[in-house]
Amino acid sequence: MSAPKVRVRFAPSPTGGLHLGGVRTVLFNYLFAKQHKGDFVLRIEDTDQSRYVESAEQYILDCLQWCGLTPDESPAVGGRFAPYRQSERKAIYREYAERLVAQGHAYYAFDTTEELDAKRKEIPNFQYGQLHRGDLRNSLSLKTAEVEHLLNDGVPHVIRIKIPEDESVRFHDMIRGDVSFETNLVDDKVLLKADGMPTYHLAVVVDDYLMKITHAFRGEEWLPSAPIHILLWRYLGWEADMPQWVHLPLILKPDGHGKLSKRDGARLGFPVFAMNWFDAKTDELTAGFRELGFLPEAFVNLLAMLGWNAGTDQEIFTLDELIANFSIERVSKAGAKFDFEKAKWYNAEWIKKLSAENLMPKVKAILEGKGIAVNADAYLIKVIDTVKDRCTLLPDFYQQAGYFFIVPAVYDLAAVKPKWTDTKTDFFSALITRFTEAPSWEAMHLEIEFKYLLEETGFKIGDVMLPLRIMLVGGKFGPHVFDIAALLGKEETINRINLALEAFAG
RNA sequence: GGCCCGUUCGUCUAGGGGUUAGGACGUUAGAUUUUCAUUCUAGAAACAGGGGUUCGAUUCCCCUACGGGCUACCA
Repeated sequence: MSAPKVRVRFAPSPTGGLHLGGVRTVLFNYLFAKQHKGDFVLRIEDTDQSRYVESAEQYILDCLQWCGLTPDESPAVGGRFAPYRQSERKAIYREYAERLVAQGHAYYAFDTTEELDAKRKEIPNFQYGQLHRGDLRNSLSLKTAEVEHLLNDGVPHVIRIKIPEDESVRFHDMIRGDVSFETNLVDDKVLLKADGMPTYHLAVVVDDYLMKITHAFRGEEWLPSAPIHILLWRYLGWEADMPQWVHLPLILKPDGHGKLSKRDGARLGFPVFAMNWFDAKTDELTAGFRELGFLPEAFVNLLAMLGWNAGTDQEIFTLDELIANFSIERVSKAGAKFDFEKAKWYNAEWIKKLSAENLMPKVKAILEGKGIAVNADAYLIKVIDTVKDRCTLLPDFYQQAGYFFIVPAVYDLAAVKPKWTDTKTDFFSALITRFTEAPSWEAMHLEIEFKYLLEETGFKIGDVMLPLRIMLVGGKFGPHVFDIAALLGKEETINRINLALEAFAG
């Protein structure tokens, strides 16, 4: 018997932006699938019509594409097991729910939300389960004739799983090892809602079975409901095909406590979503890593290292390296607090690692977004090469590269004016002459010209170097001054010295 | 409250019955760069507590504490 082809799925509900933790779940799914030459499926769990947000599905697709974690099967590209939207599979679930009822593993329940709320208030630690199900309105407590009557009258009802008494449900989790729950403490969860839609519990089991999922990755918050799923696999007669469970540790708030949430991003000043998310209902824009200037390579890399490591000192990984090295055994059990400082470090490393050619389109977009036209790509590439080591996020290229394209709008006058003298004006006038006559415009030669003039005039390098920098770039930043001048070219360099001289004199 | 999962520097983590408990981010100091950053060097910084088991426990077991998750006709 050969092992079945590895098939994994990411099954988000389209209710809003895609969270860091969600992307990491995708990533671990993807890495595992690709390592085993398996399939990665995207299934949209849109069974909650009240929380459904129309643009969310496309947004999720876009996020995955940006990250380079493209699904093999999805609502967008289809696949052998289509449809991949649970709302379009609605009819399938009822059949299985009814089968469970027929087998005695589930039952109809007619209680209204109000009635249940009242029960919860009345009885502390109320559970819809063995203790109370006899006192409620369901096909277990009601007479058969009455149930039939209610059903025929179309009275709204749900189907609940009948959790057995005094059993212990044990299962193996690839990260946590053996886990067990007592059924007496598990309640009779709703399987099929009154609107005919399945709940997550039924849908995930049915679809994982039908879609031949072999490994079920999900966040640790699902661990407590795992016994329901195990029971369902068993009652539906599919236990032999049950996937391996992989409950991933959670990503936690960096400061206080608890799961990282959208609110934390706004509160602490860092993104939580992969890409910008606009909520049309509240008119609220939530920042994304992409728009903040993260490279997808860095984003994927930093997410991989949140809860996993290769067992070596290597921290910078390409996607292919992650695929080659990933292993579930090396995923940690404990939740990880998200550290934005480290996240930025990953991005800086990736900017350094990637070639200027590779970075060019993104930098160009940053500059153009700031109204700086880039006409020559070859020039931009040279510029990127000289400044990329000083950039952490993509927008840093605006400050670090912008002045290669436009004359500084403002000068750091506070750094020059207090020490400015007429003799300095003379020095720079002489420098213009020397530069004008310079036979070569290479950085090294410009520096030599500069130093000759220093000797002639008796200035110290410290007196005039900073002013020259500010003339060319506007402030105290950027690469070596003569590298800048060399790239700027003779005409532009001289032009900027002239312009600055006027500004400094005023 | 109940149930489940977890616990090594501030953070992400390596390690594992006998180690100077390693790396990275951040931080501190210094070098380089007469800008800023990069880079380099050095430093501070951790096994939650209590019981066992053992010649020996941070590592194995138990308890406690703490943290987290779940406890919806949401996923």
